[in-house]
Amino acid sequence: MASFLDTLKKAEEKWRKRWKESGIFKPDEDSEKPKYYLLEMYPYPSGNLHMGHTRNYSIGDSVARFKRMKGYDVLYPMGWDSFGLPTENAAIDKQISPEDWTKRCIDKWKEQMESLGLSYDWDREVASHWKDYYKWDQWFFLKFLEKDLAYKKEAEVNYCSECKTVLANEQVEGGRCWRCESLVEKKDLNQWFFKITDYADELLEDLKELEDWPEKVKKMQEDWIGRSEGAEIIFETLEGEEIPVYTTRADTLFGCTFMVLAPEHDISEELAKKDEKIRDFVERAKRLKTSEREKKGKEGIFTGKKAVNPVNDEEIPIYIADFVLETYGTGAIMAVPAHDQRDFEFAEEHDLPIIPVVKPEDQENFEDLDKAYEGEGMLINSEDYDGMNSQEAREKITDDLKDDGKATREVNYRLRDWLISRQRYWGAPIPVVYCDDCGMVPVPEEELPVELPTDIDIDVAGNPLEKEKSFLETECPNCGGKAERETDTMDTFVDSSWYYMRYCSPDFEDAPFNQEDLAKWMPVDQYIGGIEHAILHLMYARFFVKVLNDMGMCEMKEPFKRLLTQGMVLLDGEKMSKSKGNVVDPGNMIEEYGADTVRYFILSTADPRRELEWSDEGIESKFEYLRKVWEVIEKYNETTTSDDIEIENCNLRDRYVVSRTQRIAGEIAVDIENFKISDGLKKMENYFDELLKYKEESENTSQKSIIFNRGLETFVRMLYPFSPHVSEEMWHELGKDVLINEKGWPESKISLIDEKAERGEEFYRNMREDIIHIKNITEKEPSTIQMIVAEEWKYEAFKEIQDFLEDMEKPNMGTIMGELGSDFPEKKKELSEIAQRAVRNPGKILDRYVDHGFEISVLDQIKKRLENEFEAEVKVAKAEEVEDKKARRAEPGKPGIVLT
RNA sequence: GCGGGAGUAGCCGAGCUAGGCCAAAGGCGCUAGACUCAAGAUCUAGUCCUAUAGGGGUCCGAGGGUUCGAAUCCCUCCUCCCGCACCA
Repeated sequence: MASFLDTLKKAEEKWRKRWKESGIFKPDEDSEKPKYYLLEMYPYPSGNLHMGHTRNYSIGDSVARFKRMKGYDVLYPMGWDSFGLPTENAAIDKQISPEDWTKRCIDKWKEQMESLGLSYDWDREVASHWKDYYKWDQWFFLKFLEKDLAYKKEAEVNYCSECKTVLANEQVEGGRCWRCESLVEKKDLNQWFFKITDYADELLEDLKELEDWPEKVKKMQEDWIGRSEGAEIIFETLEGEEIPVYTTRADTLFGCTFMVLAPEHDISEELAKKDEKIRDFVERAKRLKTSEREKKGKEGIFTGKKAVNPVNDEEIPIYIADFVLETYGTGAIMAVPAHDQRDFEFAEEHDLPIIPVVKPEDQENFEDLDKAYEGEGMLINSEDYDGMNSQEAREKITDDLKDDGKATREVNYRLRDWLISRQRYWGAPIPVVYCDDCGMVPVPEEELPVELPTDIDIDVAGNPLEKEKSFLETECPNCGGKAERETDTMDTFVDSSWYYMRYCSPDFEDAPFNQEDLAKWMPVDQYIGGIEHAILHLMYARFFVKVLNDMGMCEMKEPFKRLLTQGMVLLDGEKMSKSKGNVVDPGNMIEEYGADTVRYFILSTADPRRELEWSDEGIESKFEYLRKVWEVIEKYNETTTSDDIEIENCNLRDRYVVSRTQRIAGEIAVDIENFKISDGLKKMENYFDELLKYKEESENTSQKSIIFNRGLETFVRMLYPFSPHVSEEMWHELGKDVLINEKGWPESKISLIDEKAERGEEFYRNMREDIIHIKNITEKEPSTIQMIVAEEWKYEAFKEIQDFLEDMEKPNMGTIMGELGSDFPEKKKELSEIAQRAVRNPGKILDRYVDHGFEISVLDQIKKRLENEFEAEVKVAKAEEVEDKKARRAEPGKPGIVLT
């Protein structure tokens, strides 16, 4: 007998082939369907896929398939972020060329993606390292150069000696390299930058437009851009030099008792030339790695110079200290020890005066600080400004200085320009040459790409390109003389800044993309990727789009409309990674349980946004679950007519199942849209169980098998996005000869939704639960169950109470009783009990469905069901006809129950 | 330090943007029963306290408040996680 695993395996092979033949994964470009661009961050292909990828792609693929079923023209491509350092290292390690290694990895990845049944349109595949691709990296570079958005400058940069290359600020995490985690050093190097700071404001402003991005990511970008408003104030030294400083706290200017320069500041450098002590200090500070610089105390050295505080003409000493950053503001600060903790510490260490000038509003004694007061307040010791509040003073002081030409309002950013040079081989060469006569000359567009030589020895110290004559030596495009190529390659984040646009027209030869195609597909409707790119990739990509927009190359201002940052898959609380050796290989699981099970399992196990602690406990039961579904379909499948369900021939339960079937698809659709996939799957399981119970337990009616089959069909179609192969096989088993994709997502017929039937089912469940409850308390096995419908007058009374409750702002006992008492003069005592409860907890009464006739008919219909379930005789009676205290207690929606 | 998120029954985890059938879905674990020679799987019921009639009590990090009514709204505090961090 064929095992279910065989069924799964065969289905995988069979349907993958059919899908491919049918071309359903390709966008239907000429159709009128609305477009939907779904994208997962293209991966760096190395080693094997791990659970994190499996999860990511299972989510994406489900949405892609779902959207196709919903009638969208879906673009769902995949490609490779294939340039980069690890490849270079792996290639050296394995004695193979990076190109071959990359190819090998990609092939393997593709194979694994195939084995999961992912529905990518492979015709649109792109890879960073392909010539046809990086040609456009270079092309963009030239455009940026033209627009002055690319420039080369000598700067202090982050250098990772482990990776032997410089890093962008964004790639330094807590003073360590984002890739290898080794400490980053500071180095002065001549490097290429992209002027992302020109777009700081736009990047910040437009975050507001990104409504469907996680708040967290937006916040992170906001912080990273770090806009602050303040003033630049010019201090003059006694010698007449002007030193501008940046401050956000002009209100504390009277408390400024000294100035501090960064060690890299021009004046510091100048002084270092003349003074040995200063030279020592500056040199030492610059050598220190960032993180170490932060840890030690506030060291500094007096320059011998003094400056004049522009507000009060006080002479203040100028220091050099390494807690001041060259790269922020002007590289110099006005130090206000009373109101800045760093300045405070420095002042204490160097015995400098501390003058409080801002007093917290609610504090009387405000002298003798033991730490800086960094809040706002009322000004003191500030001459004419005394008594103003901080904000007022800030404006006024700045304005007054402005009038004297000693201050300007300034906006500052934390964001720095994007350092894109890498001293590595495996990347896109930066397309410029250096000519002895002409200097730096860009490579003309028509000569692109500047090809990366592939058959060279890369196992050398430093950048192999520097040693490769065939690459290095070239002609100057300008004068034709001898010239040398730039040997730096581009940061791989340049590649990933625009790949999503290349997918729109991957073979386009005249430009990075065809603008028409771009207009059709962009922006990406749903982007899925890891939170680790919250700043890096997502900021760079946004920057690119803004530049392209300014260049008139695209209409959009933002590339990604909606963003899902999926949680990481952890093992024992740690991120899975090769270096930690804790990677779970999905390949084995696919082997053992089939791709559909693995997909189903990983989706059912947690919300995609959450981290997921990996455990394969439970995969077995998902396998069994799919098997159950399969077996049910095999067992009960029978050909039914395609006629519509004859509702008039349905009993209550039939109608309930019909109604439920109509609703479920809509509910699941909403869950998928909101990425509440695990919730959706749970609901589906529930639905299936109900359906099966209906089939096996309910009494036969003429419509039953049609209803059941419709239910199965609905279920199978809903299962398809998650476990596509087996669903397709089930669908086939149900006698269908079109693909599920063609059939589409089940539509809900509103006319078949039957609230009364749903009420009836609910009623049954309540009755059933109550009976069980009573059974449990009494520990009785009843032979008779009597259900007593409440007296008819109570229904009227309840309705009235409901009306009262709805109309009244505050439920009021008196009013209710007043009105009701006269309507039912005989029943005052009972009424007051009911009314009391109504007032105490209106919710319980308000939601009651009150209908005497309906209740009786429902009870008649569910009688049989209860009899079967409890193996007891069930009697239905009206309270008016029964002598039992239960009869009097019975309420609308809550019949009395007597077990005997 | 700044910012963000979260604290729900033995555990995991919904609900908390629209307060009311919420003692609080679902799963796991555990208990009992059915099935079985038996185990597993499966099915049924139970799993805060209490109660031989569907009830009552206490409860959703802690403490206040708003409300007829709060897991859900407001305030204060505590704890945990994440991001940024000598940015003037």
